[in-house]
Formats: sequence, structure tokens, C-alpha cells
Amino acid sequence: MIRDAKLVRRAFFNRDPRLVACELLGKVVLRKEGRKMLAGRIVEVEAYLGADDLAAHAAAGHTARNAVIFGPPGHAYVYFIYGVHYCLNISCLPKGDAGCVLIRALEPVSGLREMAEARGFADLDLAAAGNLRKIASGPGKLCAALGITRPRDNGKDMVSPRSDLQVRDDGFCIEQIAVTPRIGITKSADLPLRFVIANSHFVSR
DNA sequence: TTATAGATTGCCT
DNA sequence: GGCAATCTATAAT
Repeated sequence: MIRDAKLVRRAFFNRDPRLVACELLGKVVLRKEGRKMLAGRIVEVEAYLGADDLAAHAAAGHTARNAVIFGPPGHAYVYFIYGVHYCLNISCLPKGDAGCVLIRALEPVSGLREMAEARGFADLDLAAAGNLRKIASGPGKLCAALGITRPRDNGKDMVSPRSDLQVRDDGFCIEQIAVTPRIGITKSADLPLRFVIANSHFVSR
């Protein structure tokens, strides 16, 4: 059961975003919706660094919008993109140092019905081949599936037992990681900072 | 004050 | 494959 998975410690996020990104693969993002537990296993992430990384929001310096990634580790940085979608990041490194990991795709684990409905699939056949992939195979999709928004979740501590948005470790071991350039960016586009679980059926694209 | 690009998605041809 | 949707930050009038 997902409720038995242990909360990830803050020290886990108090490290280089590239290392955190790699090790986040296989962990679980948990959303508590009242009595319901919505959860998905992380299968795709991207690391965003500090001032040297022109693709990172942190490169613009400290602003009201990106303040969370300059703050303490283990907190949710949620931003609104293209006037349409939210994206979920988790802050890394100590307070004062910028860095985060973008969660790009989840394998649905718990609360599948609720997540499908949140995505607008009222009667999705959860048993049909390929349908589970529609729920959270992209950064905007997974936020919609878990009900993540900036007003509700930005700055939220994801390693607090009282938080309704957490990162947990259920002991799942991944076999192999694939590394590629990040998706959808134009600056620093060649850096190999995207990490996926090799052969996962639940990644974006 | 106005313009433009952006860590995306889904619908159109 | 093309493109609209439409918020935010930054650059250009």
C-alpha cells in the first residue's frame, strides 16, 4: 500500500539537482484528497540548475515567481505556463542556492479513477491497453491529474508528514536510467539533463 | 504601455 | 505537422 511508503527526507533534496533527479526516478508523488490517496510513480524528470543554466527560471535571478527554487530544499515550485498548464518542480540545494527538478511524467499507482476524472476522462477504460498512459504522461497532465495549481501548492513542503503533497519511497528499484537532452527548451538545449526510466511506457511524447 | 516568447497540450488539417 | 489557448516575465516603444 502507498500509505506504507516512507516519506523522503529533506536531506535527499539538499544536493545537486542532477543527482536528485536521477534518484527521484521510481519514487512516488502522493496527493491526499480528503480520504482519497492519489499517487503516481515518477518515471521522467529534468534537472534545472542555477545562474549558469540559461533554460532555468533561476537564470533570471530571484523574483516573486521563482522564489521557491532559491528557498530551502524539498518544497514545491509550481508555475503556470502558456496561460494553460501548471508544472511541478521540487526545490533542491540549501536556502540561497537555486536548483530544482521538474517532474515530467508519472505512472499512475493509486486513485486512478479520480485522476482520470480530473483529466477530463469521465469514463476511461482503465483496463484498456495504453489508457493509463493518458493520465500523467507530461508535466501539465500530471498536475491536472493530481489537482496541482500554483495558488494551492506553490511553496508547499513536500517532505512534511502534514502536507497533502508528498514524495514517498516504497522501495521500488528501477533497472536502468536513460539520459537525454531536456524537452521543449531553446536555451542550453544540448545539456543531458533529462532522466527517464528506460523502457517505461508512461513517459511523455 | 504594448509586444513577444515560453520547462505544454489537444484539436485541426 | 500546424496552431490556438491565454498567464507571466521581460524587452521594446
